[in-house]
Amino acid sequence: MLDKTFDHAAIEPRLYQGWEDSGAFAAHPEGAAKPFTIMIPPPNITGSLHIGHALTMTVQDILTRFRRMQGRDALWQPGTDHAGIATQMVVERLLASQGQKRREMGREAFLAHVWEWKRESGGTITRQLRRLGASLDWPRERFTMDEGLSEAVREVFVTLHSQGLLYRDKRLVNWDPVFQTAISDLEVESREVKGHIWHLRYPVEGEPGRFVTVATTRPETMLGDTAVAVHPEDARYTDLVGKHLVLPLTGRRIPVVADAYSDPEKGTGAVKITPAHDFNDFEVGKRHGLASPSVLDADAKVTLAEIPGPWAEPDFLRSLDGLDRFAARKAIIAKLEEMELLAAVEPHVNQVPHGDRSGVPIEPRLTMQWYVDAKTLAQPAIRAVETGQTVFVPRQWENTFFAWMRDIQPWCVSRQLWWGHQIPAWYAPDGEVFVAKTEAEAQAAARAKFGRDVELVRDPDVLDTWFSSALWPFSTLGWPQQTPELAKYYPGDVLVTGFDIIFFWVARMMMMGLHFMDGRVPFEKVYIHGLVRDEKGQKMSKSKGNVMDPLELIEAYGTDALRFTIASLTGPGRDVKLGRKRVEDFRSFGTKIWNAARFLEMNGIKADPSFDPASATTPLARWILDGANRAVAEATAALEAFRFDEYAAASYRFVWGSFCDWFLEFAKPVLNGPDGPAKDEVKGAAQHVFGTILKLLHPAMPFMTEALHAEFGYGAECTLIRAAWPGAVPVADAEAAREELDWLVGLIGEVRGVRAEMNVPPSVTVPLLLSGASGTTLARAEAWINVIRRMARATEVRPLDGAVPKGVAQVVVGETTVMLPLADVIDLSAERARLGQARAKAEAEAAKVTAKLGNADFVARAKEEVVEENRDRLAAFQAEMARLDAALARIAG
RNA sequence: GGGCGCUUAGCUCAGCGGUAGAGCGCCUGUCUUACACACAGGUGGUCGGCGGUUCGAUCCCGUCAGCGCCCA
Repeated sequence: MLDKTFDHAAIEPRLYQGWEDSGAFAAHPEGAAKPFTIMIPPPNITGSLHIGHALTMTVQDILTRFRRMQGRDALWQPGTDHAGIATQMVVERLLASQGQKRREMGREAFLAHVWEWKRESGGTITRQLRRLGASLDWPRERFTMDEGLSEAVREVFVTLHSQGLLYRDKRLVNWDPVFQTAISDLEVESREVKGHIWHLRYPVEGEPGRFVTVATTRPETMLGDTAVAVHPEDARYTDLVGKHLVLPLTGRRIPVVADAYSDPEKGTGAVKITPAHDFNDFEVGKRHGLASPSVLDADAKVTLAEIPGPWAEPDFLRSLDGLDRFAARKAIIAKLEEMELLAAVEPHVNQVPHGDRSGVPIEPRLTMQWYVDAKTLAQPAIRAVETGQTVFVPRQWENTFFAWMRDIQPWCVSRQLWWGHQIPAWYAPDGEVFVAKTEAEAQAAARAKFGRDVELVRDPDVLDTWFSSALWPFSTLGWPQQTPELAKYYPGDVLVTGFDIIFFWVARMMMMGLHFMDGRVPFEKVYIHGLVRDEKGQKMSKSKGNVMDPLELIEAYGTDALRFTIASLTGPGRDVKLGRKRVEDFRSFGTKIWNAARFLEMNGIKADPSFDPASATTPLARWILDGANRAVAEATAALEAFRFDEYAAASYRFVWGSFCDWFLEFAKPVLNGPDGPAKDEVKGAAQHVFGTILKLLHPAMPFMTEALHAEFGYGAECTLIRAAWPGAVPVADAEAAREELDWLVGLIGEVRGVRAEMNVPPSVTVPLLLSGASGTTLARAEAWINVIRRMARATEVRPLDGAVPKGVAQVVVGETTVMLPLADVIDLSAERARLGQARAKAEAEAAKVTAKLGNADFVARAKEEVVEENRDRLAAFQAEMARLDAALARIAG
C-alpha cells in the first residue's frame, strides 16, 4: 500500500543512492549508442549550491535524463573549478583568523593548506548536486587542477607560445591593489562614484604668468604626467603645441602635444597625460614617444622611484612617499591650492573601475604580464557561430557574443597569486625566458642556447582560472591523450549556462576548442537561460535578504517539486521569478499524481505488459491512449526545442486535466462494475497510460516517478531512469473516440454549468430530457448513462416525449437541447435571462462573422480554408441561435 | 552615448497574421468512497500609446513612452 503522501525526505536519498550504486549515470564509451554530451559548468570548490545552480543543473539534468531515455549514451561530465582568487581568499581569511599570514608561511606551506582545505570542504557542492538529483557520471569527476587537466594546461600554454599566440608584454593592466595581482578586463566592473573634477594650472615654460589649465578626476597621478594634450584643431591652444610646461611639484618639463584624443568639448580642452596610470593616456604616450613613469606601487601607494630629481618641491614630495593614493590626492590638492595652482573644483559622477572580487578601485599599472592573442583565436570562433556550427538558443545571444568577440582585447592570463596553475616558464639569469612543459625541458633548451647549464628560476605567477576552464570540453575527456572518450564525446551537444558568463567562459571555450581540436567547435548548441530572481523580480542578494536556499526548499517540498517548478518557469529568454509559494503550488502537482496512483492501486491496477493498446476496443480506452500519444508528442517537441515551460505545461495539462479530471472519473463506474472484458480494458489502458506518464515526467520529477515505477511493477527499483522514452502507440479509430468523448465532456460541462447558475445543490438530482437528439446522441447517452448520472447529477437520460414539463432549464449541446426539469427550484426570469444572454452572445459572434463574409476583399483574398471555416462557424452560430429561440419559446408561456 | 530585451486577466507568464489562453488569486457552492496540496462553477483583458503594411494586426514595420540588462 502506498503511504498517504510521498515521503520525499526518506525516498529521495535512497533512490539516488540506488541509481549511483547501480551505475545508472554512467556513460559507455565502449558502446555503439549515439552519444549525448553535456559538460557541467564546473562550480567553484568554494561554492555551495545556490538557487542559480538549481536552475542550471535542473535544466541540464532534464536534458540528460530525456536523452538517456531516448537511448542516447548520455555523458553529463561532472567536475569543479579551482577558482584562483576566490579560493585563495577563503583560505587566506581562514588562516588569518588563526593568526597566520600567507606571506609569512611561504608558498609551499600555503598551497598545502589550500589542498588540505579542498580535501575537507571542497566536496560540499558535489554532495548538494546529489540532493538535486543530478545524474552526473561521478566516477569521471574532474578538477581543474588535477594532474590530467594540469597537463592539458601546460600543453596549451607551450603550444600557443610556440605559435606566437601567447607572449610576454609590458602593458597597462588592471591591477587589484587588494589581491596584488593583475586581473582581466572581464573581472573589472564599472561603478558610479560621486567625486570631483579638479582644474589644475600648469605654468607655461618661459612665459611667466601664463598657464594651461587641465581638468582631471585623478590629480594624484599628476606626478607621473609626461605631457599635456590638446586637440589639433583647438584654436585656443594652437600656439602652445610644441612648447613646454613646467609640471608643478616635480618641476619636470613636459611638452604640449596635439592629439585628437583630447576632446575640446570636455573640461578645458587640455588634458594631462599620465601614460603609466591611464589606458587612454598610455596610447597617447605611445603615439608621441613619451616616457611612462609609474608613481604608484603594487599597494597603490605613492612611490618616487621613477621620478628622478631634482624636484621643485623636494620636501613635499618626500612627504608623499608611501602614502596611500587617496591620501596623496588630498595632500596634492591642498598643496596646489596653497600654490594657487588649483583653478576650480566641480562635483562629478565618475565611472570608476572596481575589482569584482575585492570591490576596490583598480589601478591601471604598467607591468610585464603574459597575454593570449585573443584577436587571432577569436576569428574562427566568430565564423563558427556565423555559419551555425554552434547555435545559441535563444538566437539573440549571438549578438552579444559577436559584439564582444569582434572587439576583443589581448587576454592577460597571468595572475600574481599562488593558487592556480603555475606558469611553465623559466628565466635564465640574463632574463631570457624558456617556455616548456617541464623544468627538464626548459633546462635542455637553456643548455642548447647557452652551451652550458644555467640556473633557471620559474615564473612565480599562475594562470587566470578561466584559462583552464576554457579547456574543459576536451581536457576532461583526457586530452592531450587521444582517449576513446575524447573521440566519442567531443564535441558536446549542448552547453547550458547563464548569459553572464558568455564572455568569461563560452567565448574562451570556443576559441580554445576550435584551435586545439582541429577546428571543431566544443558544442553544437549553447542554451542560455535567465537569472533566478525573487517573486518581485529583484535580483537575489544577501544584502537584500531575499536569497532562497534550494536545499531548504528541497527539505520543505521535495526535490521533484523544486525541479518541476523551475521547469515550469523556464521560458525562452526570460528570467525566472521564483518564490516559495510557487514551489508550494507545484508540489500539489506531485501530490495529485501520488493520489491518482493510490486510486489505481486500490482498484487493483498495476503494470501489465500483456496489454496491447492496438487491441483496445472501447472509446474510453482509445481516447485516453490517444490523449497520451498527443501529450508525449507535445512534451517531446518541447524538450527538443529547450522549451522546459511547454514540456512542464503539456505534462501537467494531460495528467491533471485529462487523466485525473476525466479519465479516472469516467473509469469509476466501470471499475465499480462487474468483472469482464470492459473492466479489463479500462484497467489495461489505465496502467499503460500511467506508465507513460511516469516516463514523461521522469526527467523533471525523477524521484516520485521512479518510486511509483517500482511500486506498480513497471520494473525493478531504479530502472525507470533507463526506460525507453515513450512514443506513439497505435490506436484504432482515435478520431471517433475523440468525437464521442468530446461530446460527453461537453454535455457534462453544460449541465454542470446550468445547474451552478440556477443554484441547484449537488444533492438534487434530476432527469435529463433530450429534444432534437440524433440517433447517435441517444445511443451515446445510453452507453454513458452511469457516467452521466454520476458526473452530471442526473437520475436518468431519456428523449423528451410529450409536453415540456413546467419549469425547465435548457442547454444546447450540438444538435440536441437538454432540458432539466427543475420546477421546484427554478427561477423562470433568471432562466429567461440566461438563455437570452447565451443567444445574444451567439448573435454577436454571428454578426462578426457575417460582416467578415460580407467583405468582398476578404472572400476574394483570404485563404480558401479560412473563408470556409468562417462559413461553418456562421452556420453553427445560427443553428445555436435557432435552438435558443426555441428554448425561449418553450418557457414563454 | 551604443546595443539587446520586455510591456497580454489582480499576480506570474504562454501565444506571435484569421474564434484572446494557462497557473495562481478572487467569488460561489461541495468533506461526491484517490486527492480540501481537492472537486464543481464563475469573475476578470480597448493584448503600453500613436501611426503604417494587410482583406484582416496582440502578432509584421515605424515611432513614442515606461521598465530591465549589457557595453562605453
